[in-house]
Amino acid sequence: MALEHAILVSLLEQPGSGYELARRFDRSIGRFWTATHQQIYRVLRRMETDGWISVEEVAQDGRPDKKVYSAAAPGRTALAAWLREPVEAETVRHELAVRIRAAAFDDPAALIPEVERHRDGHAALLAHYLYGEGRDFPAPDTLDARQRLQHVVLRGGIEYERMTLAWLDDVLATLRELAADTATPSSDSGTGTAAPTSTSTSTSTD
Amino acid sequence: MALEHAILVSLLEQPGSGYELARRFDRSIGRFWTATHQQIYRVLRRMETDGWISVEEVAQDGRPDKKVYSAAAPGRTALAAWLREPVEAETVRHELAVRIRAAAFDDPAALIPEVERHRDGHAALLAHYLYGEGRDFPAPDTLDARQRLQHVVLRGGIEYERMTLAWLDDVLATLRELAADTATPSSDSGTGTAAPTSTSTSTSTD
DNA sequence: ATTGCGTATGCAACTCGTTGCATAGCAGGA
DNA sequence: TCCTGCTATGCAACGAGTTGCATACGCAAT
Repeated sequence: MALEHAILVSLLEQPGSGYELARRFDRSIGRFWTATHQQIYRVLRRMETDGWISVEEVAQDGRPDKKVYSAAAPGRTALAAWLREPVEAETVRHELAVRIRAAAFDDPAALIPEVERHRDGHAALLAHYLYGEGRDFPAPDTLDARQRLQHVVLRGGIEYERMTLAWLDDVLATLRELAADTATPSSDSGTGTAAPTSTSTSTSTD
Repeated sequence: MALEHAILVSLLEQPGSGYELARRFDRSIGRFWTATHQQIYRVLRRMETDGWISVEEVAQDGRPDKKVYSAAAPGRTALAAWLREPVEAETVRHELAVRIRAAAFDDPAALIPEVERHRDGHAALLAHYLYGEGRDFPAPDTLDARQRLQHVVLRGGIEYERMTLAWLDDVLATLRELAADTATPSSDSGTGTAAPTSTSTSTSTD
């Protein structure tokens, strides 16, 4: 489990309340580790009883009190130990890829709107990343260790989005070709939702 | 939930037993949707009671009987409906990115071996994909709809691995620079595991 | 003979993650 | 004035995913 560690890193970068953490997980950190406020509150309590973090109740002017957490020494120690552990194999959940293969057994054109929506989302995120890079790292040669590490993670996000965007265009081109193929030539089987020829012995691709 | 649908696609591509599916999820399909045999067996039973798939008990020569599942008509209908639903936002769990940012609060050099291991794994996977592409799609212009969709998913995997490989090299270069920086110049703070300067006000990057 | 491995399925218990709801005060607009 | 929305925390229930173990057959090697 790495949620503890993600929270710890976030608190080391900047102490904050559960609510503030939840918002960070909707923004910067959430790009590579998602979590809901429920998970965060639950884990924060556990981390506090384990002594990884310390709390300070802060009364605010016009809003509810908040509990501001900061990383404690045992948390740092745990983080250092974690850094030396083997990286867990990433569990991939790439729904779009499943859908694309699923499209072979239905109408490929039906998928196009969703892929387009997805594509636009990635394009927007890429633009957002690039804007953030220009703003936060205007002079890449004058950064301290922390900023350089943040920057290399951001570069990863940028490259991921670039790659995804190019791939989604490839997917869209393929889907559109297939839609054109099944629409124009000899009236194949009749019904619009009909499956393509499903007799070929599976290509394995493993 | 898309595990049902991933299983359905796999069964449409080729009927099989729970065990066979589990192996496919360790191989081709597992590249974009992971599942253990436990999940698969559980979901298969549910899908069967829902009528999405049909079973046939097959006695084998020198091994235990197996239940061979195949997709049924209601399953196809459900898949077609699913294809038209909005794509769920991918929940990202990128542990390495968390670790890289964590490295700022510990010794960046400590991360290098794990990143190298990770890098080599991705390099091997890329080679495997490229081999599979050459074997299964030697003539990309003569493919049917199903193969073209499988191919575009594979291209996504290839581009992902290429991008990841390049990024991990970037990460390694950054980590090595930081390791060299903290090792050679003016004896900064003393202990090797000491944290870098942690006073800068957080760059947001959101 | 026994051990270990691969096929094949499954139970039980657990943790992780999600969803819906509740509270509670304040700010701003219809 | 009422309603919506934001800050801030939390409970309860559920569903998804993981881990450990159990069973049972046959094959091959020690």
